[in-house]
Amino acid sequence: MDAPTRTRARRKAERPGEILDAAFEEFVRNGYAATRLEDVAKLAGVTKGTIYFYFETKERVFDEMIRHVSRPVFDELNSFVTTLEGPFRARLRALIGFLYGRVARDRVSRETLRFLIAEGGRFPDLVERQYQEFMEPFVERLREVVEAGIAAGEFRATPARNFPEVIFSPAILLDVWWLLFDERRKIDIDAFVDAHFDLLMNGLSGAGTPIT
Amino acid sequence: MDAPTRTRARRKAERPGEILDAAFEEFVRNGYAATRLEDVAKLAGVTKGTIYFYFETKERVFDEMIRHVSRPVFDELNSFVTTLEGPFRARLRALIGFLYGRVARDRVSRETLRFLIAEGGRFPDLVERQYQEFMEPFVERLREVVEAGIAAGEFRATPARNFPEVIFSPAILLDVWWLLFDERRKIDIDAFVDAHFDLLMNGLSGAGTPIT
Amino acid sequence: MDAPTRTRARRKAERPGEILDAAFEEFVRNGYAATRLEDVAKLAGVTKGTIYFYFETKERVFDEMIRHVSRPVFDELNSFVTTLEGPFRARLRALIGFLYGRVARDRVSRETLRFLIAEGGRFPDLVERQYQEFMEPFVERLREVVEAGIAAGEFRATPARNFPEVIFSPAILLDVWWLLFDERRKIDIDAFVDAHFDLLMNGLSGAGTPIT
Amino acid sequence: MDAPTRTRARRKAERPGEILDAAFEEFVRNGYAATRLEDVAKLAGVTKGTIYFYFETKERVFDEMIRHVSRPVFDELNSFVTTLEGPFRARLRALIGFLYGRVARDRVSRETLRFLIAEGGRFPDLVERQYQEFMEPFVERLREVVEAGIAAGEFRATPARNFPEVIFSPAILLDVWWLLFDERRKIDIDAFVDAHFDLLMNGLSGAGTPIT
DNA sequence: AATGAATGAGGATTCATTCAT
DNA sequence: AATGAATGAATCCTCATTCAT
Repeated sequence: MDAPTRTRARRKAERPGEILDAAFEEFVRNGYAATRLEDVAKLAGVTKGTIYFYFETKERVFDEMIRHVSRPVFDELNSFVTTLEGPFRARLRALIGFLYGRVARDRVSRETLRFLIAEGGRFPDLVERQYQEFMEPFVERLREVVEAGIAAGEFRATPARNFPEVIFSPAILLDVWWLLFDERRKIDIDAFVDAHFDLLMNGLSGAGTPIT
Repeated sequence: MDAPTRTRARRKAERPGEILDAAFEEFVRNGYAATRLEDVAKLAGVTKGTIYFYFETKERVFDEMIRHVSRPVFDELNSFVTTLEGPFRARLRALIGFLYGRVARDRVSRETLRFLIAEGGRFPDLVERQYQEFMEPFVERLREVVEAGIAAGEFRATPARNFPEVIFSPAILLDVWWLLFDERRKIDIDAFVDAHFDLLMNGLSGAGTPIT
Repeated sequence: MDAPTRTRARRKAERPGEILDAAFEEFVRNGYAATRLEDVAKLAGVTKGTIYFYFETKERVFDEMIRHVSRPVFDELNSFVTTLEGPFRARLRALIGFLYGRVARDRVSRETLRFLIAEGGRFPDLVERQYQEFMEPFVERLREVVEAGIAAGEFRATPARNFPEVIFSPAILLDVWWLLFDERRKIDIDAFVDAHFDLLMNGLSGAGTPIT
Repeated sequence: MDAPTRTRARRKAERPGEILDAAFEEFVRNGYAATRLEDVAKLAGVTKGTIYFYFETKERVFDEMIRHVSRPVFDELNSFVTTLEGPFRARLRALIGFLYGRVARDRVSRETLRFLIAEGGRFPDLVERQYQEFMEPFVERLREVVEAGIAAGEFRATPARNFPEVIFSPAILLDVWWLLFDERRKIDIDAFVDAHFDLLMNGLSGAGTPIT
């Protein structure tokens, strides 16, 4: 497992990934424009030339880095979705809980959102790709659960059925807070999540006359 | 009113503001690092040197630009807050409506959020300042309305009273969506807002037993 | 004598001198190229524009500054020379003592030498002028005293009569040391001067057979 | 031996030295502040970027340039010192003759002194280093010879034994003259040196009553 | 006389990219 | 595959100089 025991061939096969991992760290630290490929190389334990052997330009490094670090997230989402079962409110809770899991504990997911917001203008295709591969499936699963819950009489026929984003938005807010304040403004995440669910489940339940 | 008729003194008084307005546009277009002060100068109709006559460094231009474009928002929030009246649900709606107004229609507010997320690491003081001057007062007003509403029996004693952010989070999500997709994924804002309020008001009302 | 009592006219008459005094300080601190006229202005209590009212260019400021601060030195030398009297060795001692007085105690003379060495390439005329107005008269007086001393039998017919510089060179070395080490390598000046005179007077006196 | 036949590695090993040689020429011509690294690069046959590949800043280029051009002088002094022999007056003459050799014929030594005088304020460490590596050893050797000569009865017990600088100061003056007047005021160096030695040897010899 | 806003050429420094080895 | 020397365009910032007031 340590360097010496690795065959040269294995090392080679891992190079691109190591470079992209290093790139993630540097891009997180400085942002796209202020990151120097030389620093990425140093962190990856290679030289600048090696990066250019594997990637055409800095833009490509960034683009592939996002792809690289997002892959586990995709996989996790996909395998998670198949586990949904039980009452719809439980499924809803599980789905949103999954999102909090990413948001609250996964640095990669958080920083990816920052990248998309910060550099989206320069990489519109990347934003589109991320949306289609991650957010859209998630939103669709959520929509299905809500619709099924309404059909089953568990949920009210709320207009939020057309905007599932409304349902999980507190998790996104928590993410944004994190991106803004880092460690500086701590939030009690568990209590926050509880408050979210309390409000949500009450909002979705009951005869709830639409109130204006 | 055109350049030649303006006195030198009048022009001088306006220069910094003109430069900061131009800076806003260029920083929006390219981000902090990729913006060239020379382009800012060109857009402002002055030369590089003039910018450095008024501002010490590029960082200062950025910092003061944020201050400059945020001032109207501060003022608007302050004067808006004094107009709150009526039933608490109406006040709540007005408060959140104000936020949607910024988010949905005000490019400056949106892009300021992008700046804070993208460059917050480089300008932590700026993030802190923006929070204290804009978000914190807003959150406090919201908290007051919720508490008063609960005291008056209009709202449930929801745990969300401790996390007013949960209450307005859909507006932030809408903002993030905008930052990510710009014009590419249109959302029917009015319907979105209605969905938000429907869910919220139902969540806050009724005897609503906390449901897990 | 203090500012308020000065008439405006008097103040005006003194402006150029005040500017040149300030210029001396700044040029001493930073050297010619690294000195900013703006700092000179600030130190003189005027604005950049005022400097350009009195002087055409930065080069002229420098040139006139040297002239300005050297004037008292010229005057002193001229009036000093008329006081020479007594035995020739006393006159010689007085002349060289005068030089030590400048070198050891007069910051202006020291720094002027630095300017001439450092910027002589850019201001050859200035070097020439300083030589002709200060060093040449001094050397000539020295030569006269030596020649008269030889004629009177007080001194040997040393070949140094043709190179009076040899005679006072320790004073120049002291100056150079000062320019190099400032306060960092203190020399006991009085003892140094005594050593100089001891060696010099012995070298000039006696039947002293030229020894190789 | 010409560029094309040199291997890349060989060229690389020589690059820093070539750059520093070019830097010497440009710094001599313009002084520190007025020298553009781009001109240094051009003279060295490389581009700006190459200089920054080898040296961090302009200051470092200057500092290392001084080190670089001084090395041969150090070496020469060191090997020269070991050759001293014969009567002490001969040794003294040889030592001072060595100094004249540098001063009168070696442009590098002359211009280094100019650099130290002109830029010493900006590079105090450099002045200190040069003093310790070159002037101090020289002065020490001189002091030893003088003391030994006094002990042997060859020299008078002159107070100049405590200030060896007095003994070689005419060489420094010659150097300063050169820095000031370049080719414009020729001095017959051989005659100057003879005058120096005549005065010096007479000053050191004989029963020489201290004369005031 | 004096101000100080404005200019713009100039120079230090950075860094993505190339390519000979 | 990998290196790292070399390039040069790009950009921040400075400051002598000008000139309207």
